[in-house]
Amino acid sequence: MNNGTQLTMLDPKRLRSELDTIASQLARRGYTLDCARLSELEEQRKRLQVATQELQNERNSRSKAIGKAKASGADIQPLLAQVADLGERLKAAQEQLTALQTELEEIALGIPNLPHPSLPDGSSEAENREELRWGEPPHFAFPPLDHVDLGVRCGLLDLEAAAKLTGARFTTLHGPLARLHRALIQFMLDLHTSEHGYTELYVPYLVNAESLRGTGQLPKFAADLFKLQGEMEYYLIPTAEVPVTNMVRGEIIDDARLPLRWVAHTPCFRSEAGSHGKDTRGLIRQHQFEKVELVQIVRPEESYAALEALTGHAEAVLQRLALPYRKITLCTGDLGFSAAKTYDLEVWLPAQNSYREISSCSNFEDFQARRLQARRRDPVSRTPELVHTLNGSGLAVGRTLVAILENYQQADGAIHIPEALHPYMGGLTQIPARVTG
RNA sequence: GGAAGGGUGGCAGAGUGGUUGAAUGCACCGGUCUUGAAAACCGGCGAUGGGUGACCAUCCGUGGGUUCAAAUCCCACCCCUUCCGCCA
Repeated sequence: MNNGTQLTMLDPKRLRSELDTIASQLARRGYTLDCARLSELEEQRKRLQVATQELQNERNSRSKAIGKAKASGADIQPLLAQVADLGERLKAAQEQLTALQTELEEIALGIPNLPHPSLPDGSSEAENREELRWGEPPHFAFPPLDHVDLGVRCGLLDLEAAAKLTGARFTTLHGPLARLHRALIQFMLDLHTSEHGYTELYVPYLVNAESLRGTGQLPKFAADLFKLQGEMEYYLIPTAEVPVTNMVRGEIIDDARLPLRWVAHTPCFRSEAGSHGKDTRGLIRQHQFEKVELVQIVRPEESYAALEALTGHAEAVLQRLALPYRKITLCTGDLGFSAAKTYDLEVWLPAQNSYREISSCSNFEDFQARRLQARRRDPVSRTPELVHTLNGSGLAVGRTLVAILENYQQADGAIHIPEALHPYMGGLTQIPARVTG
């Protein structure tokens, strides 16, 4: 029987041999594993698989015997009669086994990753653990405006135009604001490539379903995606994570190439189904936004050090822009489906008087790598071994723009431009309160 | 869009119905030789799944089909290369 397609996301061996341990780890994140059903199906699977393989073995050896007999000129007819019903029995057994394996696979696909022991327990974002705060929220001698009011007042942000062109949750930017947006992208890419050791990648913005399965967006989260009409089954990427991480899909990577550090700027497209009424104002939650994404493919033993480093690289962007932020560790209940551990970076937004997510940095351990069949060849044992994958926003560009508008606003409505961006703004040091044109 | 060729192990590349999971070369690992290295020579070397284990099963782009038996024959699809046309 063919066991080639392995869509399991947790290690199937551990799922069998350490079922109770895994169940209790999953319980930490509020996921109930039906152990009784799983072990019952597993027992059936084992029985059926052994039976099927025995039949296959019989067919193979008998076919070989027929081949030999024919070669030696003996009469084959009696041998053929012996195998008459073998095909039928084998086919029936295979069909049963396939059905059972499909059922087991569907269950396995719905099981999220195991949370890392260092995570705080919790059922919602309220239990997330704050690790640090950086920078001082600015004090204003006037009531600070939010980014929409600021942008509109400058005459550089036109959400109504975007609504006319497309619909809700899109935007148009003008003149220096559009340039500031572009400057942020250039600045981030330059920082990560020249100082943090990442290689810049340009990738497709449309991907196939297989890539989305590889990183875990499909089959569970199809509703969050934009799918193209037509005979091409393509999707708009919800994040650069999808094309970039899928670079190593099906590869056995030479160990000397590791760790791989890639940075890519792409637009991201999200349907935001199920978030009606949430963040409806402004640029916080859009169907289309830009992001600079950091991706690392690393040796398993290095992945937690890599998570710290990668998070630091994202933090560096905020620090260079002098934007106050805090770093939190997601609790077990707030953790994404594929992640084992996630740090969120939240930037200070004066108008909301709170910190808002601007980056999410995760270690997926071998969860994505297993679906991707992304492996390295161990230099000692010479055998292939799953790599670990990580990614993080470095940063979400739209939200960074929001943060700059709000944190750098002046009493007259002008926006100072952070020093780190000056080289990218052609000498412009502030966006004036009123721009004509 | 038209025409032709091709997808086989980490890579290159044989193989067109039967002890072929797959020749050969490269790479890689172990050994001999050498002061050491290189070269040469000898040996080893695919992946996935099942079984405590001897072993067994599956995999030659993907999915179907024919057959006692398929990398090899048939059908559909995907991808790549080259040439022509068109085009940002």
